[in-house]
Amino acid sequence: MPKHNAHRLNNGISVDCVIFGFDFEKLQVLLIERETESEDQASRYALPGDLIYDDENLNQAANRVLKELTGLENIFLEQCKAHGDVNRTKRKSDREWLKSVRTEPNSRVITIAYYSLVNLNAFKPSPSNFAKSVVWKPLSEIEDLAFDHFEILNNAWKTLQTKIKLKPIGFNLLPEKFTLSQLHKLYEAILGRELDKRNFRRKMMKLDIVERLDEKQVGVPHKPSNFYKFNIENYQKLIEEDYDNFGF
Amino acid sequence: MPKHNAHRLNNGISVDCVIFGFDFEKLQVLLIERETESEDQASRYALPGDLIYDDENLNQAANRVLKELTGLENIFLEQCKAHGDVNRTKRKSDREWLKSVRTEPNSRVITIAYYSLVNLNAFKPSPSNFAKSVVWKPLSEIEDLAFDHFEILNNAWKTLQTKIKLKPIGFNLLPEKFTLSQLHKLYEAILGRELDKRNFRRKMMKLDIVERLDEKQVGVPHKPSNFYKFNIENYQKLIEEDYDNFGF
DNA sequence: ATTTCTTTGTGTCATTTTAACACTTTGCTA
DNA sequence: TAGCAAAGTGTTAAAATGACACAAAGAAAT
Repeated sequence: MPKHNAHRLNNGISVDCVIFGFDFEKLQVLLIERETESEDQASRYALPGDLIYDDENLNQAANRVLKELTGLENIFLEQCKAHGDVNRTKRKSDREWLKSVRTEPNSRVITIAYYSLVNLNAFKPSPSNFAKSVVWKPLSEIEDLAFDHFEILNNAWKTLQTKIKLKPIGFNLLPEKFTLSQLHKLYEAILGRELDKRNFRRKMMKLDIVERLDEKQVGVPHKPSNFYKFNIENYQKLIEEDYDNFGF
Repeated sequence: MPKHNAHRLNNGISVDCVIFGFDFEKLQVLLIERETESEDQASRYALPGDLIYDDENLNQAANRVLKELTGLENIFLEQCKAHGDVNRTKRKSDREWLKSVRTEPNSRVITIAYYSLVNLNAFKPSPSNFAKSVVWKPLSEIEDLAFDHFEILNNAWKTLQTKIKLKPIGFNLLPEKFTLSQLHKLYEAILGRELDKRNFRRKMMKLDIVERLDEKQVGVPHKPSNFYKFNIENYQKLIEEDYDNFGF
């Protein structure tokens, strides 16, 4: 969508996106970064987000933010929660930030949080009109964020943890071809606890939503792992019979 | 809260509440009713809701709506989803309705949906400033509602179905004392399918979140059922160890 | 070429959980 | 006292889970 100014902003509603990525080791979150002398995360980093246009739906707004930032479309993106506390943008460092990006920095804004799962290696995030600088940060290293974004992030993570037990959405974080070890690590990263390797593999195989490819890792200094891909047809079949135990 | 006019309305954000009740037979939903010649549900019934005040949080607004309607406070009430489609209030019958209740009937409104679980016998719903007439309607008999409220309702129901498998929130729909048959029927009503009586009771007893009282039904023309109450301490213990398999 | 290193990949058993299924008991009513 | 209607109860087979250890593959180093 070209950035002509046919769209009128709605100054009371924004969307914020918690974009999760996975580097095969740990979960990462895509943040926008602001120039500031301050070292603390609350004044330096925020979730990507934007005011919605008055002629676009909430999902469209979230997809727009995601696309401007990542170039990606048709990506896993789900609403998690509306955050609307009266004082959610009232910290001093927040007010400064808002003055630099909003025409009405003092208006009350309710934000609709989304979370998205992306294959982190499939693109380079690019600056956009609401984000001069974009960075991946390990989830575990984030201790605070601007506004109420840290709360939003934690809520999104909890939502992800709950959801992955009901639907195998984690595949969205991986490339098309992946190894079972990568998938295993991913589940451990999301759930924040260790999972028995054999039990994990047994269940994945039994669910039959993962398909073995005729291809192995090359160049790794150890036994190469087989590649697999997600079997979406079998997954659909399970869903049709209301199966919802994808957890560990 | 007295209805002085210190509060300024935010004309872009509302909350709508899906208030579920249980009559020991089926799920009911509390709707507000409008005077109209039309027979169709879309022009007659809507979910209770209101614009938020500019100085109140989303949860406060939802609790306010709930309280004005039911007199109840400290009731189970959780956010389910924000609904913000551009055209969500654009049907002709909807426009008429809005003109009768809003000062700015044409402004775009995003609504934050909440769902609440109440003991339907514990109160008589009372009209309020946003609801001349209030009625309980069986969930199964609702085929449409004003605005996008039917979609909101169905989403809330699905949320309830998902949630009750993770947390035993259904107790909120029952009085303090209840029979296991009532609890059983409640789960069937929420999940929309039959559950084996013995398996249901076995699991409830094993979870140990239900406590047998020294009291039976009286005056029923059959074997009287024992009363039970929810054991919140044991429930907390389960939660602490991250137990989340309360489903059937 | 042999050894070493690192990660992959695999099976069993005991326990727990689930699903399917039918008859007796209780108290009221006729 | 016979009949009714819902409450309450147990077993068994199948499936799912959790705990646990060692051999195989390929690369790298010597």
